[in-house]
Amino acid sequence: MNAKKRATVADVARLADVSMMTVSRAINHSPGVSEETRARILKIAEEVGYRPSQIARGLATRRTTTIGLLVPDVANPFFAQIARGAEDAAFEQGYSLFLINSAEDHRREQAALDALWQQEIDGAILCSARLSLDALRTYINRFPAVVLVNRDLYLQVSNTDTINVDDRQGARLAVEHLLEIGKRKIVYIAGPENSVSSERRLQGYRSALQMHKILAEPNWISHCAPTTDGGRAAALDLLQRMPAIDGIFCFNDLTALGVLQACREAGRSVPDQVAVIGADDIQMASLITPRLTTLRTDPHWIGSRAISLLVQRIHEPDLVPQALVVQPKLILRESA
Amino acid sequence: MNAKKRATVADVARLADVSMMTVSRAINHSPGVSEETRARILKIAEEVGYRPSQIARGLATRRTTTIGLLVPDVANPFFAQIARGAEDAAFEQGYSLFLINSAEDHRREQAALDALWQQEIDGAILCSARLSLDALRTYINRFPAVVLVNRDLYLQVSNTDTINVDDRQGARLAVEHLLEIGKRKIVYIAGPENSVSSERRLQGYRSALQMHKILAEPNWISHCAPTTDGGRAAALDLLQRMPAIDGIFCFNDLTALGVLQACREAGRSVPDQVAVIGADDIQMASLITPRLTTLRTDPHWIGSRAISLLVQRIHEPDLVPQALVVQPKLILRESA
DNA sequence: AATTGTAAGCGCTTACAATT
DNA sequence: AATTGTAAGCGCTTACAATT
Repeated sequence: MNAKKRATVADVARLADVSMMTVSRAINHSPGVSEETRARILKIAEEVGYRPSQIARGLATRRTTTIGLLVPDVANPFFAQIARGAEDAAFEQGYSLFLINSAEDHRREQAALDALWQQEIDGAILCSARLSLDALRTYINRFPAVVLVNRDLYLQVSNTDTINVDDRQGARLAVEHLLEIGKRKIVYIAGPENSVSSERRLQGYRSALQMHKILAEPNWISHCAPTTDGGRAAALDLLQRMPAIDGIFCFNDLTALGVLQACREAGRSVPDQVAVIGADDIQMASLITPRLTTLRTDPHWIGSRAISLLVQRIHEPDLVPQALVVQPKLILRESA
Repeated sequence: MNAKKRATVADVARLADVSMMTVSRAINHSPGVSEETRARILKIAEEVGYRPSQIARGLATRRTTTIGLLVPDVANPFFAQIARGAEDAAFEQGYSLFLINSAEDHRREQAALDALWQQEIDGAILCSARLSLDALRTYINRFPAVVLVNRDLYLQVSNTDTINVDDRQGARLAVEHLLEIGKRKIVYIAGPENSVSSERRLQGYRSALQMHKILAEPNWISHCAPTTDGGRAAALDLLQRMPAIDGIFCFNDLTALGVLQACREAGRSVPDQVAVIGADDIQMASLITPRLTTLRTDPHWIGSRAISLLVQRIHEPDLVPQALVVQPKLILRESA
């Protein structure tokens, strides 16, 4: 059959003719064992292939060395990079990572967080959480430590650090660039309704237009799924309803790719007739024709930094909460 | 402070004035409790926000409801889709997923599998594992159940199902198409040296050429990192060393995108001078110019099927091992 | 037979005690 | 003071016993 029984501290203790505590101290490199005893125990542990059970250890210590990572969708390259950065850093620090896709769905997000809670994770990284502020606060209180990515709590919570992209400023940069190259009828394809980043970009979009005395009419803003198909459908619709559109600022690069497709299908040249700007600078952005002008942030860095903030807080819960703000950079390419 | 103490079975038992076992039976929907008692207990459990600790449950039952997923790199869209499919299915079945990137690195792969073992996962999905056959067998024996994706064991192991893409046949389809459109000097940009899929595609590549009495010379095969940059560098080198190349079959779409870039830089028209075929059909493949001809498999399906095989085997370890083979489909677009 | 409870244990560690 | 050990417990469940 499979799965021969694994060795336990008791087994090692018996073989080494010491108590379980001495084995425990030896394998944890705790003080209080003589060097000879420790060496002898480690040798025996090695021989029988002993590995401590994290689950038993977790029950005894109330620490599981696991971290939960919530993202809307790992198949979105932006979050895939965050996940990679987080896992790289977690692995280095000896933590295992639970991955969860919220699938842009409140109920699933909540159910998944419940599951993480039951797994008794040491901390959670929540990316673009769509939960209501109240629900979010409840969950945050359940976890020993939390890092929020692209979400704010408005008031500091003692166990929570945040990493936010300055979406307002990013949107301002993008829209100002569109204005500079002479565009005036600039619409915003805004992604999901309940996205915090989307809302913040909307503010930047509005403020840039206002500076130029342009009022963004309500029908200049169109929500859609944060995917290529979502962007394509939204753009097709807008271009038909308002043929005079000359600039499109997009929720992310995925939607921007859909927008480029729509422009091709609708026979609009990019950037001459319609200039397009995305956000995230995923790899595809520089490979597509026309190459996509976009806002760059470094998601791998965000993922890895989120882990280091979280691990710090797990070990020192009383550190003062940090709120990191990351400035996006406008990368000028061909589409605008 | 944070983290108010969570309620335990003991708390609920005290409040309901029953024994812990009765609470356990009630919350697990086991038989042996009267309906009234169960209802009363569930109500109290709800009120105090009781959630069973998976870690305590895991220690008692030797089941953790966790699954490990190993991929070379989640940031690779192909594996990101597998991860998404796997997490979707795992969530539905009540399992939590540990994500691990091997980063194409033996030692990290091994260390990560050790970590999973210590977490006492109920099963593992190993994608494109790079471990030696011996090491792989050792790890497989440690886990209660395993699904291997894109890797073979050559002899059946009782706790292991496999899902393999028919890479040989895929490569044959691709190379035959290149031959049909008149290409003769067809090179293979083969990805990582230690990749099993790469080796299998090599066989298909050779056999298709042999059918046409063409001998692939050793320098027609070039290994590289499975990334856009890897593909670009390899293609640049090959095109310079052998200007007569008229067809390139690529390890995956990421490398194919790099190859397209290289062709542009080297001033070769695609597909007229050089035809290019990739593998995976990632989203980018249909968005790039020229649109990429490639081999399609459905990674989301693979991920989700891997979970269902695994969960089945966790519950019925004696099922006869399955070896699923997935046929890739050649998607003709512009690049070949 | 249906319902409920008791005792022990899963594999570790914390807190304290005992020995040299 | 340095080294080692004992007892109890983390929060559940399995196996069995007791009650109606």
